This record gives sequence, C-alpha cells and structure tokens, in this order.
Amino acid sequence: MNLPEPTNFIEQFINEELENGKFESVGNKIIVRFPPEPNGYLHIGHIKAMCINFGVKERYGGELNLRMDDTNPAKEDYEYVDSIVDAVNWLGFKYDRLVYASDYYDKLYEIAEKYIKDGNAYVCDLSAEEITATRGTLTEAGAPSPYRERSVEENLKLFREMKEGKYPDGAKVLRAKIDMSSPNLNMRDPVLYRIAHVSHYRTGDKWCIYPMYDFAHPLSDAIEGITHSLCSLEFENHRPLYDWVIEKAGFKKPVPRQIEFARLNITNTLMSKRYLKKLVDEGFVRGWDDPRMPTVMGLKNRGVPPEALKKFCADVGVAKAYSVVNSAQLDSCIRDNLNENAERAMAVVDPIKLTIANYEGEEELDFEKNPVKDAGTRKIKFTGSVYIDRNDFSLDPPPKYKRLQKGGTVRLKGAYIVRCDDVKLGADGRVEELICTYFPETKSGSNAETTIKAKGVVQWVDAKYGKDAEFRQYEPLLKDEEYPDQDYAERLNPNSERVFFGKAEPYLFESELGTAFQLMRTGYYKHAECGDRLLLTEIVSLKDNFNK
RNA sequence: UGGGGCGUCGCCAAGCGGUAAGGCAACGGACUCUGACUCCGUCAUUCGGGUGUUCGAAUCACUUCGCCCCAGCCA
Repeated sequence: MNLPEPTNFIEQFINEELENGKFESVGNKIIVRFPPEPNGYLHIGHIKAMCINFGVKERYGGELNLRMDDTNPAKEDYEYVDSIVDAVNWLGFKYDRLVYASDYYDKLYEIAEKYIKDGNAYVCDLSAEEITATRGTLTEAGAPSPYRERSVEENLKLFREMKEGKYPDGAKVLRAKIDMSSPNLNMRDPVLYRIAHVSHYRTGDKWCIYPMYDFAHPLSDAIEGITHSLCSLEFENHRPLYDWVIEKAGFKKPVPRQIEFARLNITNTLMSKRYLKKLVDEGFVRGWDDPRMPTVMGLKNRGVPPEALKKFCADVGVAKAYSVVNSAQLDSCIRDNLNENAERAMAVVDPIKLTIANYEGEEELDFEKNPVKDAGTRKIKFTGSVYIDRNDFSLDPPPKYKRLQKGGTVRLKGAYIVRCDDVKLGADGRVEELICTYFPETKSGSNAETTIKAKGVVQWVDAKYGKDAEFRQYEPLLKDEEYPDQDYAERLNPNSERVFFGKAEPYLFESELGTAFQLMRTGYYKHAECGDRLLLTEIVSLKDNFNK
C-alpha cells in the first residue's frame, strides 16, 4: 500500500491503522469531516482545523464532508451557514459534500428508540438543577436518577410524547444509561435529547426535541462513514462516550475513530467566538469581516492570501501540547507570500512637495511590478513635480540616515537621483516644499556612466498624475503589551480597550479597490478603511492578487 | 483531592533506545533602485526535576513538580 509521508501524529496514526488493515473492508478510503456549528463566523483557529482535515483528505485521496453541526436551534442560522461556505471556498478547500446534522434527525430519533428498547436509555423527569445535583463531583460518584429503572414500554411512551410536544421545555430528557459512578463525568448518564420548543432554521417546527452533541456527533460520523473524526483536545474526555454511542447504535466496523489535537492560539488576538461576537455586537469593529478581526473574512479583507494562511498552519504543525504561537510567525508567512506575489505600488501618506528646478516637460517611466519575480513593468508618469512622504526627509537626520536631507541625494524609485538644494518652511516651521536638482544620467534603468550616488530610495507620487484615495489608519484595539495569551476574558473592558489582530501596523490602506497591497519600503501588507487622504501613483488593479 | 491529557531553545515543533531536524524571533556580516527581499554566520553538552534499567535514554521504568480539560438539558 502506498502510504503518504505523515506530516503529523494524526497521519502517522492513520498510516498505522491502514497498515493493520483496519479499513480494508471499505477499500481503504479515508473519510473525514469538518463540522462547524453555524452559530458564528469561521476564524483562523478553524483554518487550522481545516488544514488538518483537508490535508488528510488530500494526502490519502479520501473524502471530506463539510458538515453543519446544527443541533442547537436557538443559536444557528443560514447567515452563518453561508458565511462558512464562503470562507471555505475562499480558502480554496474542496469538500466532497455539504451535509447537515439536522439531516439526520429522523435517523437519530430511530436510534434513540433503539437505545430505549435495548435498555440503554431512559426518560428522566429530573430538572436540570436536579441532574446537576445528582451527578456527583470529581471525587464522588453520582446518584442514580429515580427514573432510571423505568420499563422499556414506559420510556418509549414518554419519549414519543416528548417528541409529540406533550411536555414543556425542561420537563423531561432522554438520558443514556451508563454508569453514575464513572470517574469520567461524561459517562454519568449524559443527556441525549432535550425538549426545546424552538423552531430550527432548517427543520422549522417539525421537532421540539433536539439531540445533544454527544449523541448527534458520533452518530453523524458513523452514518456518513467517517473514518477519522478530528477534533480539539477538550473533547478527549468525550471519546469513551463517543465510542459508547456508536457501539450501542450497532454500527458495523470499521467505526469512526476520534483523534484530538491542540487548538490554535496566537498572541495579539482573540480566538474565542464569544468575544469576537462581543466586539461586533458592541460596535468595536465594523463587523465580522473587519480587517482587524481574526476571522477568515477579516483576514481576507486585510489582503491576506489564503496560501499564506495555509503555509502558516503547516509551519505551526499539529500536536497535543497547549501552545500560543507568536503572531510574528503569521506575519512572516504573509510577508513571504506577498513579497513573492504582490504587485508593488508607491504611495505617500503624509505628503511634502518636492519640486525639481531643472526638470521640464513630462515623461513615462517603466516601473517594475515585482522585483522578486519577472512580472513585467508598467508605465508611470513623471513631471518633475512630485510628493514624497514626510518621513522620507529629515532636517536633522540621525546617523546613517539613508533618505533625503538638505544637501543630500536620494533616488526617486524608478526615476532619477535628486539632490535637495533648498527647503521651504511654512509659517508653523513645518517643511512645506523641497527644491531639488535632478541628474538626467541617473535615470532608472539607464546604463549611463555617472558618479552620482544615492544611499537611499524613496517612494513618490507625481503631483499632476497622482491620485487621491481614501484611507484611515486603524486604531489597535489593544496595546501590544495588553494582549492576553490566555485569560483574556476579563481584559476586554468595553469602554477602554481595543483589539487589533497582529501588530499595530500603521499603514493599513484601502482605496476604492477595497483590497490590500504591499507598500514600497514598508515591505508589509497593507489595508485600509476610509477617512483620510492617501496619494497613489495610480489605481492599479491589485485586487486580483488577493480577493478572488 | 477522581479521571483524562500535556511538559524538547524566547515562540511553535521534529524526534519513537544509538548519542538534539526545521520554522519564527534575535544577533553579527555581505548585497541591494523597497533601511524590504536575498545571502552567509551565530543561536539547546541538553530534552520540567530526581532515581533507576541499559554499553548507550529526550526516547523504557519508577517517582516528583508544573500546566490544561471534565460536574451545560452548549458545541
């Protein structure tokens, strides 16, 4: 058998099973699933889960079901289903089928009746509080429910009445009959079905009883023929129950195997759906797709290429140890990708006029689209009167300053070397205009002999042909040092704190392109919201690089 | 305190009894029409601690310390 080289312990485990012939009866086809609950937007933590699952699918030539784990009607909606599908598609992951746990409500109900008939489940009249009270503690066994020994007939009758809507919410539940003294609390007669007179976004009012995760998830896996059910570490304690549920339902082998991995944590951001929702609901960000958000759509709007995210996940790896990855690692993957793929543009944020006294007329210059790979050039117009950024000039330059200073030279990228002869100051003492001399023989790309040298290169925007674009710098939501690695809950004080994903990058721009692009010199990916003035050399369609 | 997991460089992470990969970060230096990129070099005598077994241990055993998860009719 041709087994792929495992990239993590999960694949290593799968390889061993394959070698042992565990899946021979199903043609050694590996089937996995990615099962988000449609109650929120996907974030970068989900991307890791997707990379793991889709990675297994691809390496084993298997299949993957995108499954909406929608068993709690109170929280779920199509809005989220749509956003999840959009996110998966944007990332370029190809699933084999889109399925819903709610598709199985009928089957699940039948299996529940089977449980009852087999004496593996019973209807319990205890209230939620009473169930909690009789569950016992970490060190003490729980007490059996007084309803634990009801007859099969009575249980069946009661369960059917539950289904028919005869009881109000909370009046009764269906419980598994396992072991009230198990050291694993999940095995102390867990609830399988609860009554909820809530209409479900897909099944409407057909049901008033809904299966719990611990019942629906393993059975959904088994029904779909999932071979490996990959989930995060906190479900480790559920595995015995997962196995029990499938076994009692009577599924034929091979039966799905749950494998757990550590979820992703990143410094400088929040990964909990609950707090992300809070940011949205309380207006700290524009929405789930705000570029400061670690959501898939937020990342997309930042101009982060999907491939960079996949690279990041691959670099970070899969293990079982709790970890917090430094956001610099993500930044590195993004920079790397953008450096390779992004077309370059020049922009000036805080302009100072630079006038070349000895230049006349205008011309078109060739501007390299991407110096890393051969992406060709485009034309930019030059009239000798340009803007450069305020911080590319210094009246009082520090040692080793490479940009422009009075009497010094600098290269206008893609154009000429200029020397600053005079500085005009405004009434407020701020630099208003630089009067320069250019050297024709230093034209970019020319091979003319010259002794003129410039230590630095600056971006510029032509005063006549440059274009305005709207932008606003984003406020970081939290200061760097305030970012919690954990226990961030209490730090989110609604009135004072702010959140930003990643370092507080100062230049995030968004023009009418609605996308990001890499600015020259800053060498970083940029994005923006509207608000202030930004000068661009030209509106180039960089959109294609990112937001497909 | 019961059970289940986890502890390898500042941050991730390989390693599966034969003598510590790699990435990020950092630090030197070269190069550069982005102070970017690229390049070259440095960065764990040591694997939470201890004790054993072994010719030989991060890898096995015992013990100890630390961290995470579980008492939702959430997923």
